[in-house]
Amino acid sequence: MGPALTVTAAQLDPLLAVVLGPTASGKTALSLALAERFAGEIVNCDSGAMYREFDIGTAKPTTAERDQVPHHLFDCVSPADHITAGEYARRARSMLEEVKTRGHLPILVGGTGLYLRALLEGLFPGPQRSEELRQRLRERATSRGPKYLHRILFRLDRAAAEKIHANDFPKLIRAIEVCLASRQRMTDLWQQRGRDPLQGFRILRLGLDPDRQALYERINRRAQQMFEEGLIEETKTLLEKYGNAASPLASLGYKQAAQFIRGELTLEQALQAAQQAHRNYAKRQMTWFRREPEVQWLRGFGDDNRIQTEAVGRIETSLSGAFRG
RNA sequence: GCACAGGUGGGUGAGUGGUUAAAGCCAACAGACUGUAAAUCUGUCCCUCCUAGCGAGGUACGAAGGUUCGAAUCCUUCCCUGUGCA
Repeated sequence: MGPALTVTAAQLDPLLAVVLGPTASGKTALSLALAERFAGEIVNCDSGAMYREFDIGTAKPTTAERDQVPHHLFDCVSPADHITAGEYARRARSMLEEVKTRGHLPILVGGTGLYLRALLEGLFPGPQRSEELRQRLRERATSRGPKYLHRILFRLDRAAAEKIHANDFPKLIRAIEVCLASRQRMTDLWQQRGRDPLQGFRILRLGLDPDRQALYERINRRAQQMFEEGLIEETKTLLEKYGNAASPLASLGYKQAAQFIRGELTLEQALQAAQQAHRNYAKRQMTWFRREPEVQWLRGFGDDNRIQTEAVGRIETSLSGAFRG
């Protein structure tokens, strides 16, 4: 018995399984299968699914599915509010601790790359968003020309300005906000404080990577189903209750449904635009996840038995991995 | 059959004699992204070659001819498409 073999399971951090992949790749199905097999609890990592009343267009797990195993961080934000990556990370971390206390396997599931990174790697401890400041910046940007924000940031934090494209307003605004609110350069904040990665878990990332053509076809079908199941009606209700301000109304599917409601698109056009938007989103997600470290890629859909078996195998290996070195 | 309108790169659609391999938009592909992220933004995008460049050559605006130093752009014929009249 060498020293390496004296490590016992009890001394190891518990496992955290992460199921990632593009939209419509079958993350929900896979996570359910895994949760049932390993006494798991599912923790959402999908920004849209956190909002209440956004149901059809976010492809949340059904109530039947949610009865099978515990689900967390779904329907926990009012459509009138908006969640942010930082807030998400705080809530998710405390949820992971709870699951750990119960001795269950936490299964993090979702497609929001930034939220996943915020949770796993942590954000730098910058200031929270300031609505008033943002409003002022946006107004000045419109009156003083499209290069205005970039010039401001260049003066405040040259290194940050060089990394953010002059056309990327949301990122410019956040960087300016950080500099002004903290009275420091964002670049310095990053360097001083760094990120605060998640501690206390061994992380196993399982990535779904289905054939792209097949994925696109599945996305088309699912978007059509969303329309058939009442996405338009859901959007109408949300518009009446919350107006255009509800942040997820600007997102996939809802945006196109709203355009139909306002008479800007025909139903057919809205559907096609929604399908297109979902396909484009899937592509962006794949770009993001490709960069994610240590992903064990599964080449297929999450509802495929073969893929589920493979995923189960990977988790079993991880659970007993300590004894093999 | 006659009269108009029109046929442009994967799609749409500008361009009416030369800085046009051909605007813009979309798709596609690649990429960035540390607090609205289902958001936002960037690059490539006819083919071949290389010393990889506002580089060289080839092919291209329905087809074939013609005018011209030069044509997607003008002329002729032909083939398609739409609309109207017969």
